[in-house]
Amino acid sequence: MTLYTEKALSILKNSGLRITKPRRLVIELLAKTSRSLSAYEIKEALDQDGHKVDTVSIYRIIDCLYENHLIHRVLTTGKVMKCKLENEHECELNQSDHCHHFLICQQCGSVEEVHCPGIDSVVSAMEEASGYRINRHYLEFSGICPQCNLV
Amino acid sequence: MTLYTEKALSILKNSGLRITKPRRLVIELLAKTSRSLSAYEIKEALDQDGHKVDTVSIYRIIDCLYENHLIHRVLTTGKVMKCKLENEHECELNQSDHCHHFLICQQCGSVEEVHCPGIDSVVSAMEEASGYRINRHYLEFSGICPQCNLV
DNA sequence: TTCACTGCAAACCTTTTGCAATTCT
DNA sequence: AGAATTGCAAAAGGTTTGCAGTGAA
Repeated sequence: MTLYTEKALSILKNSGLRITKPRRLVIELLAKTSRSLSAYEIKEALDQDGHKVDTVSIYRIIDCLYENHLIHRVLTTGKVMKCKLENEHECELNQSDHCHHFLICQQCGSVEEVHCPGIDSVVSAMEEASGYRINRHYLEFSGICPQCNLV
Repeated sequence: MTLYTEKALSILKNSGLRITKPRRLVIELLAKTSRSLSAYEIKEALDQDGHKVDTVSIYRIIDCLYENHLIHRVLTTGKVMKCKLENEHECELNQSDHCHHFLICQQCGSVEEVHCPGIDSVVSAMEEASGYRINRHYLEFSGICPQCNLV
């Protein structure tokens, strides 16, 4: 069982939510997938493993995971992605206002969640210059990942 | 006729496209709207002005305007927004790989297209650190605009 | 006049809702 | 046992396609 699976299940349990078979299946799929997935892609992947889960349930499970900060919604792709787990620190999964940035490979579709050095001061400067009270920002990079660059 | 309308129409014409009534109506609506709009919102707004334009046509017009770099797609809202026109410079509308950043007010929904100082070096640093060849980035800020802050 | 563009009908895909049946705890 | 969750059916949205008719150049 991966760290993600383990953590995710325990967070659900601690929130008084049930560990059902469909939920576990979706979590395990997310755990082993380094791309973002749509509801339908999740359904297809589970089907191919011989697990029939209704599309409606997928949507509800996605909502549940999102509310519990176990997945991100990637704007560029319109799909969802597991939250990154730091081995060292106590997991930041359950924090809401932490900011998340993504590197998305246009070729293989892999998504990497990254910390982006320097972005905070850019946001502050923008806040200052614009007069907006900025409470959230979305930053996503599209390109070609190192692996695909080799080919 | 606003600068946006004028420029947009001339760009269409120069591309060999026709200036039809529905296209002009959509362009004029975008010109006077400082929010992002969905296809359905565009249809509703036109209807209320007494102009019946089919939803299908709205979609096709949106595609056309997007291909000609006359509108942006705002990821946070999932809607479209007119491209900003600089009075001073020769218009940058028709450039494709120019990067665009948005300030979105969570209260009134207004969207402002901004240049973001400092972001280029952040992108370069990320490119360096990650090994990705980054060719595009998306940066959107959510918050409360100066006007809404006063209330 | 001609061809691009629109409108209409219908299909398609995605997401949501209500309710009865299931299954975790 | 009891309550949360799932599956099913159906509806509600959003978007696309094909084709005949319209209208801009």
